[in-house]
Amino acid sequence: MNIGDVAERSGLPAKTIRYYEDIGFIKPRRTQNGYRHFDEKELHKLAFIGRARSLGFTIEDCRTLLALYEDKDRASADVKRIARQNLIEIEAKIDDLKAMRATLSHLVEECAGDDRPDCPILNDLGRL
Amino acid sequence: MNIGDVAERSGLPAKTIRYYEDIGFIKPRRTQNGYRHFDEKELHKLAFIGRARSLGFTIEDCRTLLALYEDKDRASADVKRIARQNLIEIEAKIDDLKAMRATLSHLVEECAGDDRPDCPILNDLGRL
DNA sequence: CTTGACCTTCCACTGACTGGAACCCTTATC
DNA sequence: GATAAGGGTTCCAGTCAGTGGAAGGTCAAG
Repeated sequence: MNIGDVAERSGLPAKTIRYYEDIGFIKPRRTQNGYRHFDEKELHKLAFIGRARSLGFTIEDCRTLLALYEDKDRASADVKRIARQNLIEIEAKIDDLKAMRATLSHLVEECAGDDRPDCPILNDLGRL
Repeated sequence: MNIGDVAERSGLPAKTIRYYEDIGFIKPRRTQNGYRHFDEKELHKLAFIGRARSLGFTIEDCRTLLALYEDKDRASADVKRIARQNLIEIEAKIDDLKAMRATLSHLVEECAGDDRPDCPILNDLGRL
């Protein structure tokens, strides 16, 4: 497979795949013309990373997860710990966003939204 | 006020305040020794930006909001539009995070979390 | 033979700061 | 007057995870 096929099948942009090679996630062989050649294993690895990233794992998390993924003797406890930590961070982000939403939607409701200059949103933002 | 005082009163790090000067949000005068000198108005502007940023507005949003804030003839409709757009984005982020949370917590529950090598989290991540 | 779709590398840029080095100014203390 | 602590200043580089674009090589179809 060329990079375009892998991009399509993994859902990652080609640019990103090249970037993942740069940072050492994959090491595709090259054909005689210099094109990257991917096998199924690399496709799987890329899908793995893409999925982990979309679940909010950082690149560094992915590095650890990938090592565990490839290490047949890994303990699932390690994986669970990382996933749980990630879950905690996701919860915190949700809470933050909910607080933002509460404040903002309150302000939006208060605001007349017409062409008068008085605006509670700005008034509130300007509060020290 | 020197930058340290403003940092304390606005809650923004001094580094960030210098950065905000760089990108043109504020233009504090300088005293003879080269120190930035801030007045109350600038303090308010910084507090405004800090609060807007903490509500998830981007720097560019802040630029628009500040212009509206300083324009006495502004229409509150403009502000409301920006705030509402922001609200939509916040909602979307919350939904994304909730989906992530659902997937991850499902995986965490499935995972034995002991030292056996079988791990549903990794198995799932490797799915194409 | 040319066109267009691929592929390559490399460099620069993004957002919104943050860290650090090297240096200047002020105030207090010895 | 020397010195040390705790401000302040500039500028450069790095963060994270890519993304955009230029310049050029390769391949298959018409």
